[in-house]
Amino acid sequence: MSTIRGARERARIEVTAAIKDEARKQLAEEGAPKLSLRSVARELGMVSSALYRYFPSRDDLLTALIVDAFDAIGAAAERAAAEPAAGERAGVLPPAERWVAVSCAVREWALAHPHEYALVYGSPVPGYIAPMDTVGPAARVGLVLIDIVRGAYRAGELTLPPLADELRADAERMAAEFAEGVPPEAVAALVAAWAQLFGLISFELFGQFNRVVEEREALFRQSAGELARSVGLRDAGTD
Amino acid sequence: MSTIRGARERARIEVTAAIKDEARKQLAEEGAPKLSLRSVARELGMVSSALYRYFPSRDDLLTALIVDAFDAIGAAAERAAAEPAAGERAGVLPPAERWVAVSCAVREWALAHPHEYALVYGSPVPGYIAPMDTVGPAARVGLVLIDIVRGAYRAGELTLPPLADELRADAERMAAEFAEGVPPEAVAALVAAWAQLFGLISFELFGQFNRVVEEREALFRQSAGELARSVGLRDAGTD
DNA sequence: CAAGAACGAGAGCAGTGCTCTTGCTTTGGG
DNA sequence: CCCAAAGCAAGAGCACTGCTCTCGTTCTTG
Repeated sequence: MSTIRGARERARIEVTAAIKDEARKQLAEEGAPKLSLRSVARELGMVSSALYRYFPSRDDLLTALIVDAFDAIGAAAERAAAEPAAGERAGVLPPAERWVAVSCAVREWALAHPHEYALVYGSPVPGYIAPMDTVGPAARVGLVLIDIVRGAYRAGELTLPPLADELRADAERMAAEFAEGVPPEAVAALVAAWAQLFGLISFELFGQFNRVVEEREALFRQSAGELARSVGLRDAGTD
Repeated sequence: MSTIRGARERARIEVTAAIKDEARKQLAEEGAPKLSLRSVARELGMVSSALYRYFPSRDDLLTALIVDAFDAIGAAAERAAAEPAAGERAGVLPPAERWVAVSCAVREWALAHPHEYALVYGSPVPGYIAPMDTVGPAARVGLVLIDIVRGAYRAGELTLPPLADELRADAERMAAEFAEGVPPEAVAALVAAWAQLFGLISFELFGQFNRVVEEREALFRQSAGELARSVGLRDAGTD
């Protein structure tokens, strides 16, 4: 289905990509609120109304950028999960260290792309309802973390954290829905750790740590390690 | 210095308050991006240019709302910290439970005022530099948490968490600057827990938990308790 | 080859933040 | 008491935004 029928179709996907690229450029430079359809069109040498042939509204353009941003973050996380640390044998990195590596990869992507991060993990646009095609890409980081925990569980290296009774049913549902093979205790701790991870990144990126924390990377590393422990991954060096 | 000189001065503070009230109303209803000076002026029966006598720009109006929102969150946290739980004697609430109570108070305020929460803890306005008069109100929740930990430490009820070496110096600086009387180990864990707390709230509020977590209050309670433990507050029931 | 769909350009609408000028009212010093 | 100075509301206007509609042109396809 990826066969290109004619010149027109080819031009369409090219122009669509050019629009997204220019939009992403402006997003990275000035942030989402200052991204304007007209200036994108201007930069591309076309008139603003022509742009509506490719994106029915500004929100749809932003949605495309949101999907791309989620995909980029997810890809960064997956890369960090797959890549063995320098000088280590592939795949034998202890789960807790993999968890920290993934966390750091996400943080570094966020620091490198602050406006795109803010677009996906900052305040949502008030009237905006996330379309279905964002939920897949949005889940990728979470799935990477789930994979790490599942691997540790299968290897018998997971210490189950405690689980409040009111949470058990919900945790079992989550495990069945998107974290098969992970015990409910770990799933509940996992989603909490997932949110807390992004809390650390958001606070740093959104300026809440200004005049407060200086050694942000060290604090993040330590906290990410602590979060790994909280889901049951044993510290490196613990047999 | 709160003496009102004349009718003009009195009118000024009244109009200023009316503008802020109307702005807050629109903020609560439609969110920050849709808050327009013109519509505020319209609703107040004045012309838009007249509004500039009271707020030099839209950003300044938003800043005023930001300060108010920080103050409201801080006040909610302080109230929760002071109030003894129902049926308990004042002041004898264990620190870990006070921590959770404050956390829940912040979360409840956020759920009740999502747009105002997003304004202060969501994506910052790209060009925006937080004026000095926001840092005081912004610190209030943090100070409440610090107070709880300090109280526990003074009562000998604090189990010091581990502290990475690279963080020690920064933690000692922070302790000296705004957390006097709290050991550096706890300060480092505290700022991390502080960020993670808002990470949980933001994920819930900004829709990241949609289709993922259902029992959000239970998950939050459990996580807040876990965070209390992470800064060294002992679980209730532990002697 | 001709009907029809896709497309780019332009004008136009309603809305925005913000500035400037024009008069009116309140204030405070001589 | 009176009048200049300062504070204020109103209106017009500028440059910008997202978005719609129309009008020729170009490409695709039956």
